[in-house]
Amino acid sequence: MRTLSPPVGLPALTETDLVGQVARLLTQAVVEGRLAPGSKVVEAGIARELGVSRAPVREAARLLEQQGLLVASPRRGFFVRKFAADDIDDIYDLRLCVERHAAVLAARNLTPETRDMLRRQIDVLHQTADLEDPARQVEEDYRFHRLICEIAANRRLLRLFDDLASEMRMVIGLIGRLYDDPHEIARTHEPVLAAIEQGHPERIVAHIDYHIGHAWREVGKLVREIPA
Amino acid sequence: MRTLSPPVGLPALTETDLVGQVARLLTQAVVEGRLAPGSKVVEAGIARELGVSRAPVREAARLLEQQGLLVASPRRGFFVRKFAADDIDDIYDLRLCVERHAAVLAARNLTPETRDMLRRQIDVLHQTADLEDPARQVEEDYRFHRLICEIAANRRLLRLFDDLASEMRMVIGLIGRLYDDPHEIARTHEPVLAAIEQGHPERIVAHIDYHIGHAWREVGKLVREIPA
DNA sequence: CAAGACTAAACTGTCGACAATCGACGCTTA
DNA sequence: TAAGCGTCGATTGTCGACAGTTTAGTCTTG
Repeated sequence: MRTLSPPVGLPALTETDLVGQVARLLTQAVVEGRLAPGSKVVEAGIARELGVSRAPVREAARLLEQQGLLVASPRRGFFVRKFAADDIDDIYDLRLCVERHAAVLAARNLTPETRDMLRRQIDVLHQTADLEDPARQVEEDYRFHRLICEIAANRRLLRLFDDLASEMRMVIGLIGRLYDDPHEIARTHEPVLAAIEQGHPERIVAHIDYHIGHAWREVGKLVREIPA
Repeated sequence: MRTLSPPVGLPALTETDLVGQVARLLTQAVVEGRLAPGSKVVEAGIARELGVSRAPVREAARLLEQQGLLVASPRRGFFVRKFAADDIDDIYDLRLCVERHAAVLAARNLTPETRDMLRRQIDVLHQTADLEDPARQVEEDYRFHRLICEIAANRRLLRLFDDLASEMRMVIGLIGRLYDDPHEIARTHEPVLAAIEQGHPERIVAHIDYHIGHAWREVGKLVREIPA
C-alpha cells in the first residue's frame, strides 16, 4: 500500500554542490572576460579566492574543459581557451547543422502551445531591444534558439546546443558588444518562426541558414578585427 | 642563431596521466558490459582495484559523465547509464544530422588522397568481415565514418562524432552482437563513398540517410527486444 | 505482518599535505 | 654575448583522512 504523500514538484536540493557552483562562477568569469583568453587558471588561486580546497576546483575545471572553455595541458595546468578565426567557423558551422535539424524537428512537433512560446519569446526580444543591455539581449536571443531545440524533443541535441552556446557566449564576450540594431535582430527571428509554422523543410532550412549565417558573418568579421 | 637540436619526431610523453588511464579503463569496462547498466560505480572500489586514490577516479568519472556513459547523482555516486529506446533514437537522430553534414563537407574537401583513404577503409571492412570478430568489425565501421568527419575538417564536429561513437559503442556492447552479414554491411558503404565522390549534396544525404537509417532500425529493433 | 523507527556500515564530498614537475632567473662558458 | 646549465619558488598530481550523508539491515509497534 502506498502511504507516501504524492510529489509536489519541489526541486531536489543539493545543498553542497561545490563543483557545480565553482563551475558556474568560473564560467561567468570566462565568458565575461575577467579571465582573459590564454591566461592561466591557477587552481590554488581560485580555491583560495573561493574559500574551498583545490579538489572541487579541479573537477570544475575539467568540466569546463569538456565544454571547451578551458584547455588542459598536462602538468602545466588549465588555460582559458583562445579562439582563432577557424574555431569560430567550426562552431558556427556546427551550430548551423544542429539548428537546421532542430528547426525541422520542431516544425514536426509544433503545437499551438509551443508556437505561442516562440511567438512570446520574439516579443521579449523586441522588448529587450529597448533596454540598453547587450548581455540580456544575447541571452534572450539564445533562449529563442534554445526553445526550438527543446521543441525538437531530442535531449542529446539540446545538450549539444547548450555546449555550443557556452562557447558562443565566450566568443561574444570577448568581442564586447555585438548588436548594432537590436530591433533589427529581433525582426530577423520572425521569418524563422514563420517558416517553422509553414513546415516546408527546405524553407525552414533556408531561413535558418540566412538567420544564423548573418550572425556567423557578423561575429566572424568582428573576431578578425581583433588582434587575437 | 638557432642552437636547439632540431625536432626528431619524438612523441610527447604523458608519464603520469592517471585520470586518462582510469577513464580509458572505465570506458572499456562500461562498453564491454562488465559494469552493467544501472549499476553503481563505487569510487573507492575502482580506486582500490587500480591501486590509486579516489581523486583521479572521481575526475575520470566526471569525464565519462560528460560523455554520457555515466550519470551522477549528488551524494549517491555515479551509475552506469541506462539506455531507453528513446535514448537510442536521440543518439541516432543526432548522428544522422552530424554525418549528413560531415559527408557534404567531406565531398567539398575531397582530394585524391582522402578519397583513397576512404576506399582503403572499405577494403579493410571487407577483409575484417572474414574474421569472426564483431568488436573489430564495429571498430572498423566507425573508423570509416570517422574518416568522413576528419575529411570534413571541423574539429568541433569530429569531437562530437567521437562522443556519439562512445555512446553508440556502449549501446552495441549491451546488445551483444550486431551484424548478421558483415560482408553485406561492408558493401553498404560503397554507395556512400560513391555519392561523396560524385558530390551532389542531395544524393550524399540520401545515401547517408539510407546507410545510417539501416543501422538505426537494426539497433532499435534489437534494443527493444532486450527487457531493459 | 507491514509501516515506520532505529542502528551500523558504506560511501561521498571535501580538505590539507607531500612529492614531482615546471618555469623563470641568474650563472657559466665557449 | 648568447646558448646552455643549475637553482629555486610556484604549481600540479596524487594521496590519506575525516565529517556528514546515504543505504541496508534490524527492531519495534499498531
